[in-house]
Amino acid sequence: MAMDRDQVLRAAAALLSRKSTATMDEVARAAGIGRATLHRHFAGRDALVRALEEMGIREFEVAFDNARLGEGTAVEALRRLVAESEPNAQLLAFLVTENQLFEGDQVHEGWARLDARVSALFRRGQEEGTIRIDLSPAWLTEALYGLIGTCAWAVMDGRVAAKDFQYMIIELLLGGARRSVEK
Amino acid sequence: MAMDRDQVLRAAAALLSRKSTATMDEVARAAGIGRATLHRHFAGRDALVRALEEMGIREFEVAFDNARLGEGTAVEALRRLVAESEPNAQLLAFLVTENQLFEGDQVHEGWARLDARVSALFRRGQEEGTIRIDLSPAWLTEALYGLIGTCAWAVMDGRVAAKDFQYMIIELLLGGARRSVEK
DNA sequence: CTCGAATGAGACGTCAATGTCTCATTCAAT
DNA sequence: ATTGAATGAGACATTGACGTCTCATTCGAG
Repeated sequence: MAMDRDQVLRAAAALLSRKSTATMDEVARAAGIGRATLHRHFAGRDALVRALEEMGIREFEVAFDNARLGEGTAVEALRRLVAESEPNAQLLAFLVTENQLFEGDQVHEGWARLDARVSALFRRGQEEGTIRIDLSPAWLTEALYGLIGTCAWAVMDGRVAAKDFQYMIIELLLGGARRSVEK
Repeated sequence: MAMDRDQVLRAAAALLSRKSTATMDEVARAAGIGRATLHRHFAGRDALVRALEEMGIREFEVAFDNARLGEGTAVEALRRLVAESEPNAQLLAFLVTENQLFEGDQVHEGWARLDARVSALFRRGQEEGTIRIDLSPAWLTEALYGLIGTCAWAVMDGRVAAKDFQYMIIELLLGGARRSVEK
C-alpha cells in the first residue's frame, strides 16, 4: 500500500477540500496509509497544510503557464486561465479559506507571485481597453479567486452543474449579470 | 459590565468574523464578560454559533425588507440589497464558511428562505429582461454571497478600500469586468 | 441600607486530537 | 531464502479547549 509523498498529498487535498476539519487519522485513512506513516511524511498537521499550500501554488503556477497569460488578448487569456484552474478549484477554495485563518503574518510568498501574475493580466486588459478601469486589478484578482471557490462549493453542493463551471465563472466575471442590448 | 445577550452576540460576531477559530475564552474577553457568564448565555460553542446564525439570518431578513426587493427594477433592488448588506458583510462571510463545514445535514431553514428571496429577485430580473437568462438564479445567488464575502475579506486585508465596497460588488456583479463599447 | 440575584475569576475534570514510540509484519532487493 | 528498510496498528503521554462548578464580589431593586 505504499504511496509516495505526492500521492498522499493529493489524497489529503481531495479530503480536506471537502472537509477542512478532517482529522490526521481521517487524512491517513483517506490516503490508505497508517497515521504513523503520515507523520513520517509530514511532521504534523501544520506541515501537511504547508505542503498542501506549496503543492497548490505549484499547480497553479503550472496552470498559469499553460494558460499562456501573455498571449492574445487579456480576455482570451482569462478564459484559458479559468479553464486551466478548474481541476484545482476545490484545492484553491480550501487554501483560500485556510489562508484566511492566518494572522496576516507569514503568508506564503508564492501567493504574492500568483497574485502578481493575475493582477498583471487584468492590468494588461485595462491597458488594451478590454477591461474596465474603474475596477482595480487587486479587486478583480480577489473576485476571480472568490468566484472560483464559490463555484467549486456550489458544484460540490449540487447547486451548479459541474459542466457549467467554466461558463458560469467566466461569463459572470467578464460580462456580469446584467443583460445589455448590445454586447 | 453587564451586557445583554444581544450585545454579547454582536461582540462575538465581530471577533469571529475576523478570527473564526477564536476560543470561547477569547469571545468572552472580547465581549468584556467572564467565560462563565458566556456559558450562562449560550450552552456551548455550538449554541453560540447557532445563535450567531440566527442573528445573521434575522439581520439579513431585515436588510432584505429594507431593500424593498419587490420595488422598481430587479437591478435597482439589487443595488439596494448590496447597500443594506454592507453592515453585516463580515458576519455573512463568517457564516458562509461556517456553513461550509456542516455535512450537508442540518442547514438552517432560514438560509433557504433568504436564498429563495434572492433567487426570486434574479428570476424577476430575467423575466423583466434586465438579467441574463444563461446564468441560473441559483448561481447568481451563490455568486452574490461569494462576492460579498470576498470583498469583506479584501477590505479587512486592506486590498480594497472600505468606501468602494458597494461599488466593487455591484459593478462587477451587474456589469462584469469586460469593458463594452456601449453600456 | 439590605438582601438576593448576577457576575467574574479561577479551579477542576473531561475529551478529542496530536505527536511519539514500540513492535510485529510486509515488502523488495539481493 | 535472507536481510534490512518501510509500514500498519496500536499504546501512550501531552496538549488545548471545553463545560461544570464554587465562591467571593458586585450590582441593583426595594
